[in-house]
Amino acid sequence: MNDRIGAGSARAAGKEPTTREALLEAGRELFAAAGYHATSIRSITGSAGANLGAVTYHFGSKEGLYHAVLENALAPFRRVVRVAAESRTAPLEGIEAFLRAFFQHLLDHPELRALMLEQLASEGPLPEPVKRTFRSNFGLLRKLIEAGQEEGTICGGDPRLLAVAVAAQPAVLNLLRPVLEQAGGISTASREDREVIIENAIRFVRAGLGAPGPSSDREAVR
Amino acid sequence: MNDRIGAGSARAAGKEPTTREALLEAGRELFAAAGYHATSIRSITGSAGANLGAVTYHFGSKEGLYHAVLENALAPFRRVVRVAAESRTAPLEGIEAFLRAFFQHLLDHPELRALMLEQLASEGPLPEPVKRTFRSNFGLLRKLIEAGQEEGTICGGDPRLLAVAVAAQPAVLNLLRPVLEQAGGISTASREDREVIIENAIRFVRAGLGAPGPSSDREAVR
DNA sequence: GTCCGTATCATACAAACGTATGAATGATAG
DNA sequence: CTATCATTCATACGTTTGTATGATACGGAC
Repeated sequence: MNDRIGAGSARAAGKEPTTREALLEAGRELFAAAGYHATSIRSITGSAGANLGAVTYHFGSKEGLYHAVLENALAPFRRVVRVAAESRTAPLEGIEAFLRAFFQHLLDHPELRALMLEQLASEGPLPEPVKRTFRSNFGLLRKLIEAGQEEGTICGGDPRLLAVAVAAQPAVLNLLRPVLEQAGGISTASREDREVIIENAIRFVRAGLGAPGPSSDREAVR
Repeated sequence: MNDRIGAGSARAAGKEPTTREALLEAGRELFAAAGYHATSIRSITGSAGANLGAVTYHFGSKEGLYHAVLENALAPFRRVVRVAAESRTAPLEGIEAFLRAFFQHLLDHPELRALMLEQLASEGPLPEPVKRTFRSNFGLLRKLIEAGQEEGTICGGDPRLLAVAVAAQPAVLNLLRPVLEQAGGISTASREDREVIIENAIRFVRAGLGAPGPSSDREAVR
């Protein structure tokens, strides 16, 4: 059996995707749209233009495909956020870059939202790719905060809890986006909308970290 | 067909629950544990000690039971948060009470986490009870923030976005609790743990709102 | 040419699903 | 008592599910 996990993007290279790649793509979209249990192998193979047996052949089982989809979708997310967080030397700048990359990547890949949320909703232990992703992003943030605390530019307190408080901003803005739109009257449709939102989140975080940074303007009170 | 929606708690009154109530309770637990599609009517009626046909009889269909479960679980949540938010006159005190009630209620009713997350993960429109709950909680927070802005105790900015930033704290602390434990090393097991967490969130929010309130101590820098 | 491993295909199968049906049961009213 | 009603029950039906099976097609090695 062929067990390569990074199938690469044959489509971007102009070549037509292999059956394996088509299954990964169809699986990502359909799992995200309807959830694992509500998505049938038949709908996936149908959408991918593959035979019913293709999932079993290439991934062993429906669950095998699902895990491959998760890994394929989350690995780039980890990479993008890591690169951003490590692109600056000043901790607060790193945190800001982290927030922007986190926010932007989930915006560019809307399927990630449902894919991750479904896992968070289940009771059991998290799948390895999901756990790795959270661990990675969370660790980056914690280190940045600890560095800022040593430097004196970030207020005291448990760095893990501060990391949660910071990551909460892009997390809810993206993971709960449908709620914000349907029940909060907050649209993320236009680029201006999104810029206002991310700038607000960054300002809130800088203030919350006790760090009135350069891009923070909180003279406030209308 | 009997279509009462608030079945009340016969158990608390000492009487043994009716079939209808037993179905609601079993449905709440099982839907939360495994999700809607992965929970069968047979497992629900089995767990409730009822006949296979009981769900169809009392709720019309599996989906009917599901909606009744959602409404039954979310109505008290709305009520508790509303009472807390309106219990104080000072906006910042109201926000603090909101945060504590929000956090505490989700802690007391752990099934709500999975129940809500599954809905947030789906693509389609939110069920009415879920939408109502978010709208209610979100609206309370926005009004408190607007009042604080008029008063001059809360910094400027779009009150809706500030409300999201504030609500993000109890939301991730509870909705993403398994992640925080499994991938963030943050435990909410003991009462001390939880107190440190909620106090940290409140401090972060007060600072983020540009409002160094009475219970905020941000001289900072270790 | 033959051989062989990989991949695709149509089809079959048992299990589980949500729901429908009609008979039994039990309490209440006349 | 009988009649009535809501409820419970066992069972059956038609789908859909994930997976297994065995045949077929293709492509390079020799």
